[in-house]
Order: sequence, then structure tokens, then C-alpha cells
Amino acid sequence: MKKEITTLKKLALELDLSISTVSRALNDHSDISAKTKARVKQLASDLNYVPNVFAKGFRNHKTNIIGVIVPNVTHYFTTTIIRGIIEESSVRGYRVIISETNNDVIKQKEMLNTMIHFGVDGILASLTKMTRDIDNILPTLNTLPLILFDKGSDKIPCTQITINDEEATFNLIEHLIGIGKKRIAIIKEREFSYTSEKRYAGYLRALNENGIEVDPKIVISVDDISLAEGKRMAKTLLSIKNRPDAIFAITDSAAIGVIQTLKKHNIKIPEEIAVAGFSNSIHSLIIEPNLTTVDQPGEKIGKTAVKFLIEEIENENDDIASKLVEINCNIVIRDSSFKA
Amino acid sequence: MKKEITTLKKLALELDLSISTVSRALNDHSDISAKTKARVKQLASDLNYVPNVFAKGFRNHKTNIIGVIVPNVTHYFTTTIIRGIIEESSVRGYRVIISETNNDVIKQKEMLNTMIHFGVDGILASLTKMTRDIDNILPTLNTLPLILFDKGSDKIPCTQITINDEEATFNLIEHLIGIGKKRIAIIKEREFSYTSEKRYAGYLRALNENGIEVDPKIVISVDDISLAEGKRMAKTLLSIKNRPDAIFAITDSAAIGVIQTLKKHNIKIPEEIAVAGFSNSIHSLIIEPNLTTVDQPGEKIGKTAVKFLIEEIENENDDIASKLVEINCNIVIRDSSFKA
DNA sequence: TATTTGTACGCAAACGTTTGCGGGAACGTT
DNA sequence: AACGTTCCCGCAAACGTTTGCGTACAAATA
Repeated sequence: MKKEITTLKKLALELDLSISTVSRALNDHSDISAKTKARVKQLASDLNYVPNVFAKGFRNHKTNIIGVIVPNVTHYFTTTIIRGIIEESSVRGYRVIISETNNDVIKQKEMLNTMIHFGVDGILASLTKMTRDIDNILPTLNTLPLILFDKGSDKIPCTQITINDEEATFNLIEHLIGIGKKRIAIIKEREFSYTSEKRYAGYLRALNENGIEVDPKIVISVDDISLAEGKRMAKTLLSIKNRPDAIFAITDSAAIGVIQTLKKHNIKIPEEIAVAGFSNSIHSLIIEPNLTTVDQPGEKIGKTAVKFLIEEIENENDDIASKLVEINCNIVIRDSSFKA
Repeated sequence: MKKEITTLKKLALELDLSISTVSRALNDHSDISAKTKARVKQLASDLNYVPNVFAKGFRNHKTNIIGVIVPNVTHYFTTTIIRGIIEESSVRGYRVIISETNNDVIKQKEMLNTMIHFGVDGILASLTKMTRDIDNILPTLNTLPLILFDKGSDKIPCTQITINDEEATFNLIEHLIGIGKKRIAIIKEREFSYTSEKRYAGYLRALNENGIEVDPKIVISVDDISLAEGKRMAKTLLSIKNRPDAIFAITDSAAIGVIQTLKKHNIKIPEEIAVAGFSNSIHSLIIEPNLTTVDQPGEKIGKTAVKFLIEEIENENDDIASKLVEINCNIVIRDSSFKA
């Protein structure tokens, strides 16, 4: 009971036309008369004709597949981006192949190569934190359109979709200052991390513009910015003589760890110490008190990335100016920094 | 600076062999002598030869792409399955295209069709809850290998990878009974849902085998099993005259909603009312008290699904007996049902 | 009428791979 | 010496699509 697949040949036979005419008719070539086009399209839809992707891809080296590379598919924020990517690609006639690097730079390079060899039309990548060795990435730039999202890099000359980390953090810290906090700790990443650095910059600027001195004792850097580390660092912060009155963790999960240990020490949030995170993950509504954080519009990031990528793919001339696109994020104030 | 792509032709030219010989050598055909094979493979790796996927797929109608269809890519449990799928596919030389149905039956059918037309070798699907109209699915069974995971259906004759919902729930309920609970409420889904029904069955059997009568008043069915519904239903359960002393929600998020309203009403968990969920989502460790639940090994489910699918894909004879594979889940006991 | 222009279509090559078939060489068997 | 095998390998077709080029016909121009 094999499905009879309709090909151009079948259509041509049926319509008593040549294969090339049928092909051109379906592609709206100007050589074909309106009547013929109509006839062809009619039959094509009647017979449920679908062009063979592989013959097509084989022929013009176009696959209509976008490769997506992310560090971790299980992160909620990542999944919202992926949702946006899938959605937008789908309406534009592209399909999406996803792979995961687990923050492994070697694997990341492998994935890039695999995707290129596989024949994707372009790549959307969120780099692993520790991607210092740009040499691995650069070669692909000559081969294929590449767009970076979320986690970017100053050194890679391609369009990048990020969020306004610096400004959002600035706003968040100003909010903390606004509710009367004067000693605001930050928990950030130690190793160079694009987003961590930008958020730190926002933190510094907010303190600066409000005439608050930065105390290195309450600027905490950790290797792995996780819930467990959040717990540990909160303990550390509690032990120093001049306790902070607010703690900003550059990640929701770390902030949640902070809240958990503060609660264990019976510290009133936000009266004694306010807490803020970054991401607006679902956890931020589960933890009590609900976490003040920054909402990252993942779907929008995904969709925007796809739009720019497809533009590059379908644009003939190679040298498109690479753009830096910043998606705006709003802070969302909840109980961990606000009491009605 | 176009990359020079090495094809069979180039290799043949260089080696002074015919294209067919080169092809056969690379495919370890028995017609080719060991020496020739060695020469060919050597040069192939030197020149970094990679077969053109599209010529290949075009030729033998094989794409080495697996289509994955899930209701929601942002669910944590789903993402762990996807991780398993990606991982296992990758090591077996397959790639994965993912799409999302948003629990829309129409969209689900579209996705199936799109994937088939696109030329995937097989499909891995987690059906939307309300897939009653099996007619949409059945036709694809004749066309392509299809394997269902997580959410299955009795009516679709194909191999299905599920978890031991019934037994796991049975164990969970017996644990609640073991800590002295006698009036155990359940919050389940109203509309027919494969997993909901199986968990309900486990619930019933556990009560039955322990001589506890089922009280319909504390068997709650909801349309949308969510955190918000969990909250609402907990309130309902508190208002009935003969309160339950334990509440089992067939979903972690609903269970978390339950905990949140119990806490708001200052009810001691687990002393007055114990709570249990299902999934072992990350939230279950964020909420306090930590949630007793059932751990679902997502990666294993994903890998298993891929294994069975590829077996079907690569097996020549069409009629493989469809199997029902159950992955074992263990209950994980936490503070919401246990006090040391 | 002879020539040009334009319209609408067909021919055939090309993309890179796999594979059925056929054939030459070397060897062993009658 | 004639024949059959076995081992290696090449020829050429086929997969479905796009596209440069050629061409038949009609209409317009000279």
C-alpha cells in the first residue's frame, strides 16, 4: 500500500506539458502564461504535490533547515527561546535541528561542523560560557550565516541577539536603592562570562550614579552559578561583619538558594535583606517570598534571531553588516524586594 | 573563498579509479579489495570527504532525520526526554527535528504531515492529551515508523514507551498509607488522559488492597491540571466537612499549588495533611516543604524511544510486533510526606 | 514581404550518489 | 586446450528538480 508520490513528471504527463514548464509554472516564472500557471497549480494541489526536499536541496544546495546549538536544552529560559525559534521558522518554511553542547567547547565545535556538513542553511547558536577560543567559531563564519543569541561574544563579528543586560540590571539595582537599600551585594560568575560581565557593569553603574561606594567584600564571584552556590554564598555574606541589606544574584537559581538560606537563618525578606535575581524563571513564583527578577522574553529573542538569520540566508550579497540587537527586558518586582 | 568540496568524483580522479569503485570502497562493499579500500579511505579522510546528505537522501530515500513531536517544549520533563533523544540519535548518526503542538490536535496532524513530506525516517511523538480522533494518526502508521512516548494511547497499534504510572502511583499511595494516612484525596484530570487514568488506577488499587474505601468526594477531577487549579482544588478540599489527611496530585505543579494554599491556611505539612505529586520536577525541590513525588527518568525514556525507532527504521520487513515498553520510576520521599 | 521582437514552451544537462549488470584478468578444474 | 569460478572493477542509469539555451509561433515593425 505504498503511497503514490506525485512528482513533476506525473504532473507534466497528466497536463501534457514538459517537466520544465511545470516546474516554472509552480515557481511563478515569468515565461509561463497565466492560464498555464493556473492549470498547473490546480492539478498540483489536487494531487497534493509536494516538492521532494532532497531533490531540491540536492539541486540548489538549499535545505531550509536551521541548525540550533544551545548549551542546555533543559533550561527554562532556553526552551522559551527554542519555542520562538521553532514557531518563527515554521511560518517561514524552515525546519529546525537542535543540538546541545552541555557547555563543552569541544562538543560545540563538533556540532558546528556536523551541522555544516549536514547542510543546514544557517546556524543559530548560544555559545557556551567559556568560549574563549574564538578560532573554533570564526571559520564557520565564512561558510554559513551564523547568528548568536543570548550568550554572545565581543570578538565574533556576526549579528548577535542579546538582551539589555546592563540596563536591566541597572534598573533593578536602582529599584533596590529606591526601597532604601544601601549595601547591595552581588553574586556573579568568576570566569569571563559575557552576560555576567554586562550585568556586573549595570550593577557598578547603578551604585556609581547613586553615590554608593562599591565594597569588594560583597562582590562575590563563583565558578558555577547555581542554587547550591547561592546557598553557600549567602552563608558567606551573612558571616561578614557588615552584612549587606540586599543581595542580587545574576541568576534566579542562585537567588533562590540565597532566599532558602536566609529563611533558614530566620532573616526577614525583604526587611532585613532584600533579594533579586535575573531571568523570571518559573521557580521565581514558586519560592516564597516570590522573587524579584528580570523578565527575559525568550520567545521574542528566538523569533528575532530567526528573522535576522533568514534575512542573511536569503540575501544574495555576502557582506551584510552584522548588527547588535538588544531585546528589552523589564524588571518584575515581587515580594522579595517589596512589601506593600 | 569558497570551500572546495570533495566529492566522489574528485576522489576517483585523484585515485585513478571509477566513481562507483570509490563509492563501494567507502561502503565496504565485498567486491572491493582490501588494498583499494585502504587507499580510498585514506585519501577520503585526508581530503575530509563528507558524503553529500542530499544526494544520498535523494538517492535512497533515507534522510537520517528523526521527527519529534511534543505538546510543549518548555516542560522540564519533556526537555529531559528531548535531551535523551538528541543524545542517543546523535551517537547513532541521526539528527532530530523538533516541533511543538501546544496541545492542538489540528496542529498535531499538520506536524505529522509536514514531517512525512519533509522526509524524516521516523517519528517520535508524545500525543496531546485530547487525542481521541485516532484517525489522524493511523494513516501515518502505514507510511512511516512511529513510536509514541510518555503520553500514549491504547488504540494506536505501535510501540509505545511509557512509564509504570499505575505501579508507581500504587507505591506512592502505599507510602502515604504507611505513614498513617487514611483519607487520601486525589486530584486528576477530568477528560480522558492516558496517564491520568493509569495513575488513578494505581490509586484505586492501593486503596483497595489496603481496605480503604474510595470516597468520591475527595476524588477531584479538573480540566486543566495546573498550579492554579491545584490551589483552587486544595481550597475546595479544605472546605468539605471531613477533610482528607493527604492529597495526591497527579502532577507536581498541581501539588505545589496545593502546598501553597495549605501553607496559607497554616496547615501543617505533613502532620495534618501530607502532599505528593508526580514528576520530580525541579520545582519539587524549591517548594517548602520539599515535595514527595515520583521520579521520571526522562533521558532514559528518550534514549529508549530512539533505540526502538531506529530498530524499526533499519529493519527491512515491515511488520515488527509493536511493543509496550514501561520504564520504571521510583518514588522519592521528601518532607511533604515525611518527618524524621 | 521580409525582418525583428516577444511570448510560451521544450530539450537536455547538471547536481552527487548508489547499484544492477557486464566484463576482463587470473586462477583452478576437467 | 577449453571451460567455469572468483575477484575487482567500470559503465551507465536512476532519483526529482532547476535552468541555460534553443525554438516555434504570433505579433509588430520596417
